[in-house]
Amino acid sequence: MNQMDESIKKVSLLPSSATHHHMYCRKEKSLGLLCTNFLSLYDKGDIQSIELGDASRRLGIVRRRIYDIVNVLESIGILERKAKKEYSWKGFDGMVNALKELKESALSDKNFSSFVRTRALGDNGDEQSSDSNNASGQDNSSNADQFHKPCLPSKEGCLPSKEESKREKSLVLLTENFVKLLLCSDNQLLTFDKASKTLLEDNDNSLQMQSNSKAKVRRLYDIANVLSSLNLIEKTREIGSRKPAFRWLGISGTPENGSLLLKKREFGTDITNTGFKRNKFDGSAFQKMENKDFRNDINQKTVHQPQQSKHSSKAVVYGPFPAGFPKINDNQKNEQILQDRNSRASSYRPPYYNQALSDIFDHYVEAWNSWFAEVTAMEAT
DNA sequence: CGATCCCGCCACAAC
DNA sequence: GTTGTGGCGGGATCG
Repeated sequence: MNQMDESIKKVSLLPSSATHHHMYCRKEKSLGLLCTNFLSLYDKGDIQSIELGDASRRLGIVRRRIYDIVNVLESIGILERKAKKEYSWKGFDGMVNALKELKESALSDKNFSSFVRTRALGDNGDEQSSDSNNASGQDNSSNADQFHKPCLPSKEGCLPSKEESKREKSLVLLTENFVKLLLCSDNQLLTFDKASKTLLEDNDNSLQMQSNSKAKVRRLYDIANVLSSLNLIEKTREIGSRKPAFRWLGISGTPENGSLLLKKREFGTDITNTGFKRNKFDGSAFQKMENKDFRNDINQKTVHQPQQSKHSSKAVVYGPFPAGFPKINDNQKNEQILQDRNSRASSYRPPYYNQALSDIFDHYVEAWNSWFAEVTAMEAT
């Protein structure tokens, strides 16, 4: 009965203007991209306070995503929660401080460091070819119970220290521990595998833990995306095994002037991220979007389009840039991190090279234009 | 097909 | 009740 309703409802959502064939690109909606946009919106120097509703509106994304971004940014010290729906911008300096504290905390926390040593950073890969079933259980002597860490000293003048326990729930804690891990494994590659094994205390595989960590792993992806949009880490692959891995870039991955975005937005584009839904493209996308304010917002801006990728000059390039397009000229900065990165030589080549996106982009703009026409027409009535 | 991870339901806390 | 937060995991995309 219910299922029936569901499917019917979905079908009926199909807009009359089903002109745009479905062309959903997940990358255009990635958390990392959203984070980049978020930063370019607020890393302007004179921003003191950030109101979440405002951010949501101006970025054209649902509130839920703002929480994701804000939570990890807070863990990194870039933001600080002031009150409901309100954060203050701490920016680069805040991040530097937070990272320093995280590192100190990690180093002094013997639980953490020993835990890391035994589980995560046992260098060379283990290759058990067959039967990996309930193999060695020899390690985990004392199941390393969470390294809790209220790294941020409760100097909060604003918040009652009462509910601080609740704060360290998950995304924030996970982020902090992830960063600590990265800080400890400095300049070494940290494989995704090791990271998740280490962070998601799944000593022993009970079905409970199994599914639990499976859920948590998704969060790890989220966090990694945000961190990489900050150029704090880079997604790579292990040289031999091609296993996904992270490399810590740290402060050196950011410009020296204290701004957070290595890669500024180029040709002045809008940074909203409204657009097509994942499954059924729907013209009702806009009706879903919060309110009408964001439409006004869009009005004042130009055609929105997928942003330039984070990931220093490698990886994907969005947009219809012809070959000779006046591309970024922050190559100097890229050089800077490249230098820094050479500590282990091992240059990494982007596993994928995006080109088809040019074409897609055209469709994207076209679709958006027609949609925009609809909206303006509606408003005119 | 496995890895990645966006989307949004919904629980629960805070008004 | 309404609103703000944010776990959580289904299932769409990517590689």
